[in-house]
Amino acid sequence: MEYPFREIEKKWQKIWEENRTFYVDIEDERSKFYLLSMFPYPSGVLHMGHVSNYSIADAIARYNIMNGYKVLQPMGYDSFGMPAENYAIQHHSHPEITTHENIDKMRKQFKSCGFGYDWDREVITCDEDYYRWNQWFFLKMFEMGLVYKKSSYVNWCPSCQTVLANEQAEGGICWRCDSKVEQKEIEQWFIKITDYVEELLDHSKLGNWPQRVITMQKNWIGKSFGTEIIFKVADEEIELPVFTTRPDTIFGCTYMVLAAEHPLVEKLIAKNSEKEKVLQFIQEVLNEDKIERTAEDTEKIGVFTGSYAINPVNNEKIPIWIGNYVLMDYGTGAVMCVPAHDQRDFEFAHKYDLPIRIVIQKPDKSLVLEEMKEAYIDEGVLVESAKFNDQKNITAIENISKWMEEKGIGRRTVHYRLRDWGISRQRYWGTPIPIVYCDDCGAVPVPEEELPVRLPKDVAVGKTRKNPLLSVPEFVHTTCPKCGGPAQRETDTMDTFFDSSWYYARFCDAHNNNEPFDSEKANYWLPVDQYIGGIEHACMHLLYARFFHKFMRDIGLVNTDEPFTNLLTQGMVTKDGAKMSKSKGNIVDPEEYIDRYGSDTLRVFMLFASPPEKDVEWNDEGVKGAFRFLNRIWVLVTEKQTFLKSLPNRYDEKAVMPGFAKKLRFSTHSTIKKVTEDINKRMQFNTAIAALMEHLNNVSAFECNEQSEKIVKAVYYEAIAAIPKLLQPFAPHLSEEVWSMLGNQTSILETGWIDYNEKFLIQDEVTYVIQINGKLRSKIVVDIDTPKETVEELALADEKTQKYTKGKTVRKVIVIPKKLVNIVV
RNA sequence: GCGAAAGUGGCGGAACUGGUAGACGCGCUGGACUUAGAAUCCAGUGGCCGAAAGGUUGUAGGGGUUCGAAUCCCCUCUUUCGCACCA
Repeated sequence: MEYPFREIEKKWQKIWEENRTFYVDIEDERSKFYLLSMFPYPSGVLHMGHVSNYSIADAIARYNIMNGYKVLQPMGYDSFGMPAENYAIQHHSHPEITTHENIDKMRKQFKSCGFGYDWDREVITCDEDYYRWNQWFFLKMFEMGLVYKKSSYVNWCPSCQTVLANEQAEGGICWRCDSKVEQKEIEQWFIKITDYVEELLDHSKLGNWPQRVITMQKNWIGKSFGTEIIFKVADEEIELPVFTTRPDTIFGCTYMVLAAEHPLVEKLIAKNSEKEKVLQFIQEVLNEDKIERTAEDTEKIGVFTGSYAINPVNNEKIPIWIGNYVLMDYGTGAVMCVPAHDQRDFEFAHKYDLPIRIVIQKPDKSLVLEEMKEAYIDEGVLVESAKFNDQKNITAIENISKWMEEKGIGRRTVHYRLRDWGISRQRYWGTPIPIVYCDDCGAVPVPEEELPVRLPKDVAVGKTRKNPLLSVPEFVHTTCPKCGGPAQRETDTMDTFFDSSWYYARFCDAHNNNEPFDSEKANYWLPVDQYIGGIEHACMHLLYARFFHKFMRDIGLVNTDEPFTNLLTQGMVTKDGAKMSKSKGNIVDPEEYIDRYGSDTLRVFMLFASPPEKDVEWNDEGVKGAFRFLNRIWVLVTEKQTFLKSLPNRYDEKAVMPGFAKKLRFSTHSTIKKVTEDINKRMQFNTAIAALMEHLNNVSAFECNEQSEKIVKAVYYEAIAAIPKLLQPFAPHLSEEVWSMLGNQTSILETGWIDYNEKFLIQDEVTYVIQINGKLRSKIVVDIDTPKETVEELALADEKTQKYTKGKTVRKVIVIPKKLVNIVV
């Protein structure tokens, strides 16, 4: 028999919608719980990953509703960005059309899953009423001095005449035309996220966040204490500051290396007779992949600039090189090189025959230059370092820095790996950056009253690979807001991370046309109590959103410091051990399974297959297993419906009952306890469902009929009635149906969660495991409060124990209360 | 390469605080029902030896701490995620 999931699911979805079960407002007296899942990019098809993620969230939502909270669970679409543009090109359409079509499809699919969303708050980021506030925020940031323009390098395909994303330029080859990708320097808008770096480093105001996300963010921000040392270029008045965490090795610095992008490179190579060669080298380095460039096993290559610098501590003249292993993004783009004590420098010096000088000796002074096979990076004592000789290098770090500060050749500084947020994208499908370029006034922000700067719709997407906005004269040509003269609009659009940095706040007041959201409303709902999304967002999205929240706080829009109190990072859905993707051809379509088994089955499978933080391996047979479980519940209740309705729904707690009934009561109450704690303490649904399955097995094996004692009937009823309650978070439709079949009139969501009674969890006997030398040899069952000494005696007297202890001396006996006895012989 | 995690039967996983490894489910094997299949129900199921009782081995690999290690420490291997223009 197959339970009628199609009718059941449709029926309850309709009832929830009519009752407006999941629509919430501030006036409602229950306390708030804001539950948010990362919103999807609307590809048009619901992916298994979505179902998994949103099933986890919905389970938490429903559990909290039953525990008396009003749960705000909104849904929206992260609908700007490259995939939408590419999708439209492929389908010879326009992203405006395809995106909205896709959104409509996805909304329908979400509804068929029965997720408990407040649809009145739907947010679509590519709609004007949303992105206009991106522009508004940009202007506020501009006012606050958080926005600036600087040039930086982008992947450039010379044949397509377009900027490429890193993923489109893999291996240095353009994804479309296979041309070699170049690095091109262009002007871009940046946001000073680094102004908030210290606050972003402080995770103390967060609730329950995975430690690993915090660690990843800390490493990403990469705070390091060090010293900035100012080198001067020989015979020039040019200063070349370097940042180092190892000022103790400064006397061993024998050359310098600059990044190929370093702004002074041009000056330094001006007098070099082999200038052309150097320029060619620079071009080659620039076109290398950045990850490859810094990889330790990549060959370190370089070229001499022809210029020298002066080591400020000993006035030595040292050569200045350009190398592939130095990046402009970190520190000052110039490093002092100490080949004896840095592995990369060591390799580089050997390759180009540069001098190496030991300045840190092993405590036994055994380090010999000629015998060194690698750099010595451990602790030691300073040598050849003038007045710092014989100091431990750890102390010398401090002393040398102080001394350099006094001499004015260096200062202690803090450096961060975190860079400012580049938001410019040379693409069509994004929020236009509200800036106008005037020949006289320069870059002028668009006045607030003139927002939104509308993204023109009448654009031939895909005709050229260049940013289509460039070919819309009505958009580009405008007048300067300052002087009224002719001007051009900025054609760059914003990074889509901008959209997703504040959407959680928009959900609090999704249709406000006068401001991004009403402060009071946002302060009521925020912060998000539980945020759920993939670990891949650990550094970027989650940092941008934290930054944005602090910025919104500083302009008075919100009154909290952090946007997301608790965070759950869920795993992805895999098949054959790999992430589901089009290119691998291992995609499984959720809709097919919803049609075949219903959304309850799909949810139960997803939640049961693994704990939420881990990946879920797709398994067709496993889905059938989930269906079988739900079917068994339905059959059990349907077959006995009349009998069940006749059973007493209360019983005398003190009534004497037979052992088998006591056991069932234990099963009921321990299952309630297990499911409750697995949901609210551990957020582990697989074990909760396993416990429920076990309980169902116990109930199915239980014999109860018209002739049974009254107390037995009551215990049986209690055992069955607990099932729909505990099932609601995982299989909500069936849960409701079973609940109503038991004669209940209202939605189970309106009834409370179910409590267990500690009294019924107390057992009279306990099994002790007996180990001999740590190996399991026997078991004894004793009264629960048997004293330790008696347990020891009983264990030693045990027949099987005797077999192993005979003729041997018992050296030690360890008794762990209610668990085991270990006898060491 | 750097940063962060993970690795347990044929498979997904459980073991929460260092204390019975393999809960629960899938698969498989045998049986019941059936003309037959599907579905359902019952029993068994880490490997090896054994008819059984039982023994022995076993949590990626190697070493260590402990009465006792899947769990703690060190080393190695493998896989996954992120690395700033995918979202």
